[in-house]
Amino acid sequence: MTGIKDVAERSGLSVATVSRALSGKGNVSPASRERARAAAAELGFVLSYHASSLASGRTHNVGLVVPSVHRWFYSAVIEGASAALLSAGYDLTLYNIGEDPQHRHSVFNDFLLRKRVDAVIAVSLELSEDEMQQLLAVHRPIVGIGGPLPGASTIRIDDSAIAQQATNHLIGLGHTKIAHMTGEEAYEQDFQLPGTRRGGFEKAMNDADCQVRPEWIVSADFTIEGAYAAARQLLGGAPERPTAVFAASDEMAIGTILAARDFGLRIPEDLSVIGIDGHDLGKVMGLTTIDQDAKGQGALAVRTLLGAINNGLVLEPADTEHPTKLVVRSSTAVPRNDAAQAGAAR
Amino acid sequence: MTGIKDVAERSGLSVATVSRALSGKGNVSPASRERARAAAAELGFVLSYHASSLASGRTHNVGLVVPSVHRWFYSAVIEGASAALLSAGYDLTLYNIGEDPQHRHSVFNDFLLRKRVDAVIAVSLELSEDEMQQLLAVHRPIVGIGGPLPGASTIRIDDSAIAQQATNHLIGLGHTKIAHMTGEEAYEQDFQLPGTRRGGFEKAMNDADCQVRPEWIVSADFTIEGAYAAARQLLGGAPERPTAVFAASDEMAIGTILAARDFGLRIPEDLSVIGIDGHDLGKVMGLTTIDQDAKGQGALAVRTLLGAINNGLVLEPADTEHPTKLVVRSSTAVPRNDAAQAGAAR
DNA sequence: CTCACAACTGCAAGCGCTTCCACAGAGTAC
DNA sequence: GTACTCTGTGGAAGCGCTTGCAGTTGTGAG
Repeated sequence: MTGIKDVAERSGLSVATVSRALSGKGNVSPASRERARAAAAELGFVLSYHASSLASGRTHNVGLVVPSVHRWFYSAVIEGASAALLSAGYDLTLYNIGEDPQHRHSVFNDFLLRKRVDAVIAVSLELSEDEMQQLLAVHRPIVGIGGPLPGASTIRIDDSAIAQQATNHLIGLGHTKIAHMTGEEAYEQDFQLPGTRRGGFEKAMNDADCQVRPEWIVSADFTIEGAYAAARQLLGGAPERPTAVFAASDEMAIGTILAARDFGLRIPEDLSVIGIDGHDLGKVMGLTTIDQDAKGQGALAVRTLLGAINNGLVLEPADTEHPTKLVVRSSTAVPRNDAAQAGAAR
Repeated sequence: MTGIKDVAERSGLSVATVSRALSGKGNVSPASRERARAAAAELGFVLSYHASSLASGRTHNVGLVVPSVHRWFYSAVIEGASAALLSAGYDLTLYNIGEDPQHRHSVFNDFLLRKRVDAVIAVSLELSEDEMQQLLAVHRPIVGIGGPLPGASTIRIDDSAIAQQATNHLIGLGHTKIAHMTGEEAYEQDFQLPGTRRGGFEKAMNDADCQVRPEWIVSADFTIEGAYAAARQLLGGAPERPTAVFAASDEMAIGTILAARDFGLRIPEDLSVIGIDGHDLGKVMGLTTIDQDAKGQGALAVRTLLGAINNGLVLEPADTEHPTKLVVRSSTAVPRNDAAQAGAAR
């Protein structure tokens, strides 16, 4: 294997100068810089990042901790972060916590402590006191995505506001009989997100003098499958059906649409559905949603961290609110007359 | 930061013995081993993997190269590999090639050469001569998933056979007017996969004396969205419609089902649809498919690599065929009478 | 012409581990 | 008794870089 020594020899420079030339730090004459570069290129030399890390303490590696990979939001964040890191020459180490509590434990108690990462991005993780301590003990910048991380910076959307916006979109169309699909209580891996969105829904409903019916608040696990099952319950048996559903995620909105179709309900004539996310499938399904640009959030997290690393600043715990956008498609419409009347007769 | 020296001091052993005790290599008396462990635990000591890697040449890190994260197959492989690596105490470095050719180039020409990984898993990547050279130059075990990688071991499914199996399932139900949705020519990131599956389809059709109609072979980009658009073309205008569609992936099968519904076609009464994959959504959609256990493939790749690493063997280039399973759900059925007759009247 | 100062450069001391080697002590076999 | 082998241990030499320090040059100012 060719090392920096070989490059030094070939270029007639010292190892120190070659190191400075290739890293761009310190003063090196343009001529030497060029000689070093040329020699490195000829030899096909690539820095050993281990040695470099050991000597400098900088790893050029960012850890990304996610609860799962296959759910849309996480995969989008991963893609956004990955692209940004790749461009910056950084590696991305993925820690997929998954369902296994053992995995979760070892990620926080071993993996992250191995001094392998320059920074950590934690996505939608409600961390225990202990876990947060472990994270902070690494003494690396941390950015959370998708919820508040006490003691760290976070990138998030205004869940309460967009929940109100989504609800108001339905109310604005004339709906009053609106159901809400929220996340399961147990699903508190995702911060208080379900609760916050539900709160926004209830506020909007109350503000508009619409009744919030407990039996029309159903919960699922944020997946299409789970929502499908829950929506069958909601739309199936009951004597009275809502005219619209606001789902706390696009995946759940899609599950709802699929279930509605099974009952022969037309979207949006018989049922309006709105979600939150900006899922790729939204276009195909004609889903009205609030796009939260998950990729952009991933990329922003990376920019924030790299900025902190490069400037050697400590990252002040601060919340950054990421913009969202209402995207109206064909899954929401004015309720049919009879339904609207039934609603008006409250 | 506490280092191995501190542990040595506290335990009254030498650094060398502590290192051996904690890594489990070399001869250490049970008593010393216990003393070292205890001291490490008390100090909350975690090995610096950089220093360890530099000294030993082993990184405890595996590189996973994927074309994208959000497509089902890749995210499933990632989850499978991630869980297996986590259990083994290995880090997973994710290289998401994405669309950007620049990224692809730097992954193969910089990132993988940094001597940071003990092994590489390449998923569904058709590598150029050059890229393969770069990969082999790393002198690490490599496993490919999803297609042949000249010079490396691969884990794959028998694409031709399962395509025939899927087609035969439809034929067995009485279908003769069968369309096939394949991958786009340009999509050769995925080995020759589309072509192979298409070959299997054609073979099965020919064997059963069913006519393969060129206009019923459509292609899409393996996504739900793309397939949806392609299926609208297929099912929309033409005077005669197929009674069944065999899609080369579940995502495309789902897109086809969504498009069919738009035209008021009932599944499976008016149209049978079968896919390949074992997508999570399959259950909700009632999709008949051939499950290829992508998670299992990811986990198997990891086991293969770790085996090679631990035994210090060079990994013989060998293909491992991963088993698949036909899962019959509600998206396929005997064609309706009129359709069957029309088919029989060929 | 001298001096201060900046721009370059090389030497060498690490970074925190692993592992080769040497050596002590305890068996085991003759 | 000698001559081994075998286990357990510590010393110390790196692994391949980065970077503080000091030395060498070149420059403009005094």
